[in-house]
Amino acid sequence: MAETKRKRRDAAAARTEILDAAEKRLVLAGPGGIRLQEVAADAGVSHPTVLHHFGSREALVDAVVERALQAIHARLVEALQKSRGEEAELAAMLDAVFDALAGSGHARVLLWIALEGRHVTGGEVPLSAVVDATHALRKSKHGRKKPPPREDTAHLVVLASLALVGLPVLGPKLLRNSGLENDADSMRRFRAFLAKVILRQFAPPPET
Amino acid sequence: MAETKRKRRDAAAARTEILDAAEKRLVLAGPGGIRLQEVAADAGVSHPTVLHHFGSREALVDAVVERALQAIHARLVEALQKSRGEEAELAAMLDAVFDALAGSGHARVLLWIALEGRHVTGGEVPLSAVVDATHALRKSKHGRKKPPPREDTAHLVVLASLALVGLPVLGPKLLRNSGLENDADSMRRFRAFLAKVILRQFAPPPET
DNA sequence: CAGGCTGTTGACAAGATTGTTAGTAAGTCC
DNA sequence: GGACTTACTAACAATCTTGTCAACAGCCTG
Repeated sequence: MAETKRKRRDAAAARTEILDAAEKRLVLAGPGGIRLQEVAADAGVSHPTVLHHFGSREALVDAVVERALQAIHARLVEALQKSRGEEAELAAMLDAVFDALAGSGHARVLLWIALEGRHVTGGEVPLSAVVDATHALRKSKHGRKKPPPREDTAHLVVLASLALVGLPVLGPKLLRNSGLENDADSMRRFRAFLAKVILRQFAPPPET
Repeated sequence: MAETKRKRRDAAAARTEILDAAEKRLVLAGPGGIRLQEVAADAGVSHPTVLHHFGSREALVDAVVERALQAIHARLVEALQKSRGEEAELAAMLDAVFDALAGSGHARVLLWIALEGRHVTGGEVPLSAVVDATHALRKSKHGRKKPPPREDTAHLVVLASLALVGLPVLGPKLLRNSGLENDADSMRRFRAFLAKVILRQFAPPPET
């Protein structure tokens, strides 16, 4: 039972392992739910080691939040780049963004941070670029008719964002309360519906 | 400086005052952020008094969450009843629901509870009834064409729910990141856009 | 191998937080 | 007025959480 062997990593590896453990807690319980002892135990170190590498609990939380936001940013950019321009594949693009947000609990992280009102330094989601790209595509579909204002496209992107961020967290309960099933396929069908709604906005509006 | 006067309420009044104080913390910091001392100080009692009336911290949290959910339920039903059936006034109805969710921090409470995975006993939002009412209205607008499936209407209600719950929390950041303004009028315009999108789904789909 | 650098840890300290207990005081009923 | 109920509180206890400190232990360089 000799646990006397000390594992010695270099500083970078130790920080990574500790941040990995902290990120689990971040997804599960939010920034305010991160406990040094739990993070340390999960990382296989003692809690003073965590303080040695990060200085304080707050600094650890800042670091894990910043790393998570950068990871989210990278995942979203990747998902958006992969299926850019093919408006027929909008459903696939929404699925890719949804997977980026739901898979690793990233949607939960975004909501935790928004609720706790944490001041974030970097890694904002480049929604403005998405709006611009979408707006250019939309204008091309309108032909010679007068194009919709940019604000309209921005609203469309915001609506999709709200849906995709909220879906992993609120989706199960909302779908069940609406009388629908609650499995993964039900969420996929909702995303297909969202794609249909968005595409319909691309066409020129009906004359009233 | 004689603070020696003990204020003595009856049990119901004491519980109400304590729950009011606890609800402030619930909105601000979530169920996990409720502290007996803070709640007690805010309610003007000592913390053992809180335990006297509720038994334990967990019981207090359960009580305040249940009361908040019932209040949300009542506010939503009221908002939905007030503007029922007038599809031309859909924007007003969305505004009413938005006010019910944003005004008292109710949207924050719903998100806190969803994120913390708290098991809730009663007070589910009656989305199924909303879906049924919306679906009936939608079918009447379709005339003799074949009506859309009920699932489609349910998806529409879920989309509106995701937007209205997420808007008070994520709206400011999303609107700003999209290159829009961040004031109250910007949120109102987004809701008007949402109403437009929903109403467009009411019309029969264009032939493809 | 000697020495230093540094990752690592047990022990401790200080404060926060929940819960207990004994007793006080305000209101009610006889 | 006296007895009873109960809202209420101060003081304490137990546990948790963050942070400090001195010392230990790998690893590299001379």
